[in-house]
Amino acid sequence: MDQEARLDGVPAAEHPQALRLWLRLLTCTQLVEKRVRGGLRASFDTTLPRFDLMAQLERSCDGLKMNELSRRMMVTGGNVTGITDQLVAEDLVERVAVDGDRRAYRVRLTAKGRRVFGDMALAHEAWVVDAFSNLSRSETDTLHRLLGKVKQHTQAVTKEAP
Amino acid sequence: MDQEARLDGVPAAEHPQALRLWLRLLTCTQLVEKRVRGGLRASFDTTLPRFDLMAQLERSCDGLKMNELSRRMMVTGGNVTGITDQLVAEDLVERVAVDGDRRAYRVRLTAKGRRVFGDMALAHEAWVVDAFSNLSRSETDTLHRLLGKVKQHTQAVTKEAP
DNA sequence: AGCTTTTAGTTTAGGCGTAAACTATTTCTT
DNA sequence: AAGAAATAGTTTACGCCTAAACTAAAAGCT
Repeated sequence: MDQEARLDGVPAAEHPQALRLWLRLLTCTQLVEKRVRGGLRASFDTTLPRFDLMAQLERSCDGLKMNELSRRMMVTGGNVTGITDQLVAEDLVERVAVDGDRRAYRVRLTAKGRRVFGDMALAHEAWVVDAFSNLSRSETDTLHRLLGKVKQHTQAVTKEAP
Repeated sequence: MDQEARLDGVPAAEHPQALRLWLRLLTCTQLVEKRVRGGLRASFDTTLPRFDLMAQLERSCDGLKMNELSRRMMVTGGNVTGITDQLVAEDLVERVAVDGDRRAYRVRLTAKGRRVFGDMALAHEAWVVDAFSNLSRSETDTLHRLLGKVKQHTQAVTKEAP
């Protein structure tokens, strides 16, 4: 019993296919997200946003500036400030001055942060792989491709009317 | 530049297809959700959770009990309490006693709530249809079907280990 | 009846997320 | 060089969301 439930028994014409698709997309995302959040909490006593921030940093040795983090995570700057503060307090990331610009700095993983993130990433990957494990390779590819179209279109529209 | 960005240039083997698919699913959902939230805010000065709650009520004339709302919306009971309180304050929904059980009540739309929701639902539908408008009918169906498999599997797994 | 357990809903403390206002620095313009 | 405009990041106020503790009523048990 979930969001889609309210469409049960309603003639298709009354609720366009797009609406059904959207509710299903939302439900899927929420289901997978709940599993990941639960796992991070149970196994590592951390949260998805903290994991996400660290994931963004993992591949850039120099770290990222706040506005880059904000763009990539698709959240506001103020939000990134808060999450960063906590990770700094836990000694998982650090703020490094950028020379030539005294307003900005880079955020990067500490040694401890890299170690901890490695463990979390492994578990995270296993949960995600499991979530999609009943799709064949070609089904996965199809899903990826179709969602790509949605993403592209939505991003274009969002950009033209911000 | 979004969550998927950090995978750019990484060999596929290093990050399984499932992970790429998950990030794309997340990005799509967030993009559409942001558009809907923005629209509800700009056009109706309301929020997605309030809209969702009203949407759940729309099809049940008798209203729904709190725990039903909670299950359908996939959120905790405490959360539903808060949103309901606000909608009651705005005279969009009302709490009706259930006879035979003095603990429970049903939440249902007021006349004003039905009227307001009608307007919102129309706009909401247009935004969603637009978000998926560059998919053909068969692509939409495929997406719906594949997401159905993901949903079913994830729900099953979640149920067996809560 | 009297006791325990379950169920319905609320409250509390705390993290995530936003928009808008704010500070400090840099860059642009003249 | 001086002032205006843009940029980097933080703060504030508020809503959503959760888990856990709580109240009250119903159901089950003996």
